[in-house]
Amino acid sequence: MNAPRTARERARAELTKEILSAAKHQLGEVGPSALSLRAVARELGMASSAIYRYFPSRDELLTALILDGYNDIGSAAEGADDPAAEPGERWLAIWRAVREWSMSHRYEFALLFGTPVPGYAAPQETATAAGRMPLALARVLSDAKAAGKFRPPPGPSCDPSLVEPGMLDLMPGEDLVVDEVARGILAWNRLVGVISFELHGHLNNVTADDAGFFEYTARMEGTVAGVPFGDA
Amino acid sequence: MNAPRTARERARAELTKEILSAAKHQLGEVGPSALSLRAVARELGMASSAIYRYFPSRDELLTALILDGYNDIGSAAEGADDPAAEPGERWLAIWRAVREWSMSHRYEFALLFGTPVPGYAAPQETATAAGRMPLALARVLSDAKAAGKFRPPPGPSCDPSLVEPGMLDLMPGEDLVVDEVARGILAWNRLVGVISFELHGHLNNVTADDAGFFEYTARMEGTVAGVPFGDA
DNA sequence: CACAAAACAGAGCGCCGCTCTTGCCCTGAG
DNA sequence: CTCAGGGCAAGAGCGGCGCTCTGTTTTGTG
Repeated sequence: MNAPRTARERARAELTKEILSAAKHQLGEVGPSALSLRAVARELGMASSAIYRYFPSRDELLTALILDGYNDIGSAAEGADDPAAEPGERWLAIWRAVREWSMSHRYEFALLFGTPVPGYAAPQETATAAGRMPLALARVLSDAKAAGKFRPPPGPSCDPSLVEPGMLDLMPGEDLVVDEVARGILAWNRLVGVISFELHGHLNNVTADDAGFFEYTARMEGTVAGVPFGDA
Repeated sequence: MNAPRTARERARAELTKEILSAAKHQLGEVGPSALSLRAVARELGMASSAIYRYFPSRDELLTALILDGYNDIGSAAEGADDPAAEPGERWLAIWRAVREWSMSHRYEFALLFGTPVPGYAAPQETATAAGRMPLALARVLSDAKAAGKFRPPPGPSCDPSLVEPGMLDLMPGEDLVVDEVARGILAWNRLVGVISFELHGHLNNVTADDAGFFEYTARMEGTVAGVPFGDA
């Protein structure tokens, strides 16, 4: 149904992909704010004005890249998750995969979680893609709960009015109560936050072993969220 | 000693301040990546080339703004801290003050903790300014420990090789051991991270009451760090 | 008062995002 | 097969950007 029917449409779809790929390649070197539409055009050997036949503005191109990035990092998280493994192992595997992706795609990570382009408002279509990575984390919590391997330590409780009601039943399996969802949100926030700190250099002269500290963070955050670790 | 001696130096120092102030004012509207040196010059009614007598490049201006921002947010944190109050109250007061500053200076916050300008490397001079805000948090922990009001819950331990040795004795009062320092680092990371999420819109359709969720986060993170709260 | 140094304005370079015009060529209807 | 219509690309151009270079004005001092 969405297969291109005419040769024109086929060529259009292909060139759109090529532009996105070139832009992605550019992102590997210069960072989102410096991503130049003209440079992308140069890389493809076309006039800069021709790009506008495919993306109405630079921001639209960035939005497409954001969508791509969310799906990439979501795939990395999902791909690292082995549902048959123990919750602690699953948790760590996802965290490591997300960090690894972020390290090797630092500018794409910046595009997703750094300063948004001024005036940019996340289109609703990106929401599902953006949710894939945190959902992978939530699945581990939900599965652990269903398997009776869920031990959230005591702590302040979260008033149900603080989180969106829809957040409570987006899991296909065992549902999480509001306190558990809140800690899941915090874990997602932590995963992004600690990688941001590392990438932005805020941990320079603070931590001595970034990978090791990340591992510690993953365990700590998992523990707070309720994931049991064998050695903890 | 650093008072300007000649009228010229006085004028130069004043104009430097004016440029910085105008740039700060610009930052209130457009965001770091869009901060235009020419616009700053226009606001001051001078030629854009004249700015270069005071700041050798746009990045140098941004660095000056970063230093200013770190001191601002550090002052906000320190100013909100009443050393005579209970640890829990101090903790919450600092968190609230930092959030409030960040909300009303969102672009300066982005400048400090968002995507760094490409190729920017934090000069060492900014380190002490950048440390003021987290140090305010650490002081609460240290004081609480000295007063016997320090109750860090169990959790994974942090290997001493993971944090910089200097981090262990930068407190004038009661020293913190590595596990406590590690949790302090995480609390600092959380404070920045949760504000980033809120400012960047990642909590849209996730939390329903951002201020309330922040309050919950502050309590949760304080609890993990070892701060006792009366009602928790 | 004369003079060197500091400050400044303006033009200009190459880059940017974006628009408009021009012409090509593929497509599908007559 | 012919031929108009439309998708398409290229180029010039607009205003703005960071930054530099060149003269001119201002300023403090011997």
